Amino acid sequence: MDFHLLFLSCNKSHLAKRLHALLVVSGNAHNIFFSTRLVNLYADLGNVSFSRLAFEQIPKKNVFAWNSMISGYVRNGCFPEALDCYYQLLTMSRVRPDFFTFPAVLKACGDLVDGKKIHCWVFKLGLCLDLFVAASLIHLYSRFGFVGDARIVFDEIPVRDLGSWNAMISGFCQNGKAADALGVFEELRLEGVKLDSVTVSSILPVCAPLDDLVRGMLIHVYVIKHGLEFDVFVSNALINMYSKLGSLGHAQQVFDQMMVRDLVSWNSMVAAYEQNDDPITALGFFSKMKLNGFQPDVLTLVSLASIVAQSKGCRNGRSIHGFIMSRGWLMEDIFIGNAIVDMYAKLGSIDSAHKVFEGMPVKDVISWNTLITGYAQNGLASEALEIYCLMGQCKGITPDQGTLVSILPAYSHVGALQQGMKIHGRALKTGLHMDIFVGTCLIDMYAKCGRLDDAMSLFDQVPRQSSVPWNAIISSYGIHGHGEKALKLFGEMQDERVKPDHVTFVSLLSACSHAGLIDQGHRCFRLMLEDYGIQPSLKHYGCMVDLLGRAGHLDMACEFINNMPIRPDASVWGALLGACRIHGNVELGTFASDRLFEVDSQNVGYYVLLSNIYANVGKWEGVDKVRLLATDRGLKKTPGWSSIEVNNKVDVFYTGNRSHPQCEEIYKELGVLLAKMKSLGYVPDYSFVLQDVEEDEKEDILTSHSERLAIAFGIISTLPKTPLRIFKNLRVCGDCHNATKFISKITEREIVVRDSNRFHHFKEGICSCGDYW
DNA sequence: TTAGGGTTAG
Repeated sequence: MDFHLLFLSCNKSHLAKRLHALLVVSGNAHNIFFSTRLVNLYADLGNVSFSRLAFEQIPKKNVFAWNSMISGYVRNGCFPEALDCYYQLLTMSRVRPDFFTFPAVLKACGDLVDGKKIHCWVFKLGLCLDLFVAASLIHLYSRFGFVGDARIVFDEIPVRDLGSWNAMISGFCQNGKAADALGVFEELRLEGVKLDSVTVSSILPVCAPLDDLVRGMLIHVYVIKHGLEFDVFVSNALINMYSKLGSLGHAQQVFDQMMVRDLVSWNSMVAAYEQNDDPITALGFFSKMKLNGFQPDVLTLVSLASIVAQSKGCRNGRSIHGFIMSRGWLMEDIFIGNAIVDMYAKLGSIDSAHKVFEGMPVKDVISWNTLITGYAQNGLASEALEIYCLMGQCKGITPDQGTLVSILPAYSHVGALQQGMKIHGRALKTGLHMDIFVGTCLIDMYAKCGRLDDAMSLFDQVPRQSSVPWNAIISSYGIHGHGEKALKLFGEMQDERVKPDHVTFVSLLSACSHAGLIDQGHRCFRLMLEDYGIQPSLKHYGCMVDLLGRAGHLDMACEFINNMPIRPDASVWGALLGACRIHGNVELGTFASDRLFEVDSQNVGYYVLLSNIYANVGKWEGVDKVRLLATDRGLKKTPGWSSIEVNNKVDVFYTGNRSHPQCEEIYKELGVLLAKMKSLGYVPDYSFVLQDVEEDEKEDILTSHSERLAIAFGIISTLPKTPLRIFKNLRVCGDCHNATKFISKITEREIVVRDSNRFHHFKEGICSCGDYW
């Protein structure tokens, strides 16, 4: 009987069992050659327990048998069993492991302790120079992040084969060391060795982090020339390279030309469109993937969660969460948990995000960063700060670049300069201050906390080849009202050949708008389209309407809206409404608010704005009507609050609030100030009192506005002439603006008030933005 | 009869 042929034809577990029986019946069961083949056969068919049974039945196990059993476990992902088997080999048999044993055993190592122990054995047996063992050792050290040790093993190999080169390249690559990976790749090329599909699929992932599309394309040419494009790993790596570098067309082309596609190919296409902001096409690929018989895995779901977050589909979010729960993935995969936290946060359901976070069995630094960013981006800065504190108490979690990037905007938001500076100190200690994203957040933080000079000197230190820090510094000058300087910086950016993006133009247009630079704003808008081919988004249109409207060109603003090629959203109508408030145009304001409420009826700020317009001209029926409308829709006015940081502590004041421990002193100070202000010619402007009340009551209302409480608190809590920095969550009212001018003169203090819109610098009775607020 | 090195995510 030809057992050799029978072995070859067994492709199902039940056939293997029949063959097993046949071997027993024919008296060949104890033949070590056949029984070892049986061990391998069962393992290949995924039947580990029968593989073990066949192994146990071998009376005198030789090294072939042990190796087959160990590698059988490894091929089936049973790593602890493989290691056990290896230790049994060492302790219970007289067989010595050989260079066939170690590649499998090294793969089975669960941690570096196991790995080092086994490396010692390899060394004792003199097997370090075996190329297969060496490649496995390089892989092992890289897997646990010890790529330096991997390099030592690599350097000790006298004559390397392609396998060891490939192991080293992918080792660097998987540890985020793209440049080192490329260095090894270049050495390999110098040797003139022909690359194989493994080399190519290992090196392709470095192109994206190095932003090197040309290299990626050259490798693609090599692939075609050497017929490597039929390897599914190579094609998948090409798809990912192109997609990450923004060349979706090329990615699509590679996918279309593939003869055989696997789950990775489909996942890569879904992710490609999702990451290039085309959630609809991404979803299309997801459907086609299912039609082609592929079941989604964890990675598919990560992309789906991002798609849902992008397209704001709350209900889909719940069903994705449910699907993941039903598979139990949330319990075993930290990545998917983080993705769901991120998804809920982006959908604005921060409570659901927090709940998922709480339920995660293991949290890593990214889980914490995601939650902090979620709170910060939902406007809940103090909650974000609380989470950051909790994170600090959590053992084993060290804040990283992502943490600083998530926490700094929260400090900027509440104007906590001193605490933000602490983060700056931490960044300096860890060297993260030169990181482009941390550097940019620091620029933004200093600018938003009123330290424009510090922001500028930081800008001078960070790398500035990308648009990111430029956008931050241009926006900083913009919110401080220095439109000309913002434009000058934009000029420098062009001189340094840094390509502006859509964010640059939002910053520029809003800088022009705050400074009343109409012509320059128009010029920027044209430049964006004509020279840089950037299609204006709703944000750009909103800025233009703001620019025209703020300067009093209400007709031009309306005409601009009428000529828009896309449907105006709330930000565009909101800009027009804001302009109507400044220029007291009730009729157009009513029209703008009607359009506005059609597209967004839930933003309470717009109701307040409209109510202000009516109150300003004493149309109290209008005020009542708006109030009723807002109440009917279940909206409540956002309470106005101001904060000030004194001695490392942020104090928050609500309008009319009398619960502060130093409340009496504060109101006393305000009374003294009011008298002095009046003697200098201050006349309260009651048009900013939105309630229909008696005159004397109106004065009290103005005096207890939150920004004045914060200013008075600052005056009594700091040494004379100390500058005061106030943050207000809403817009500063016109009367407070005027009053602050007087206060800056009387107290000889510099007072900086940042409101939800811009900065106001008061010094010696003058505001840098004049009366134009 | 037994062995290494590869592609996707928050």
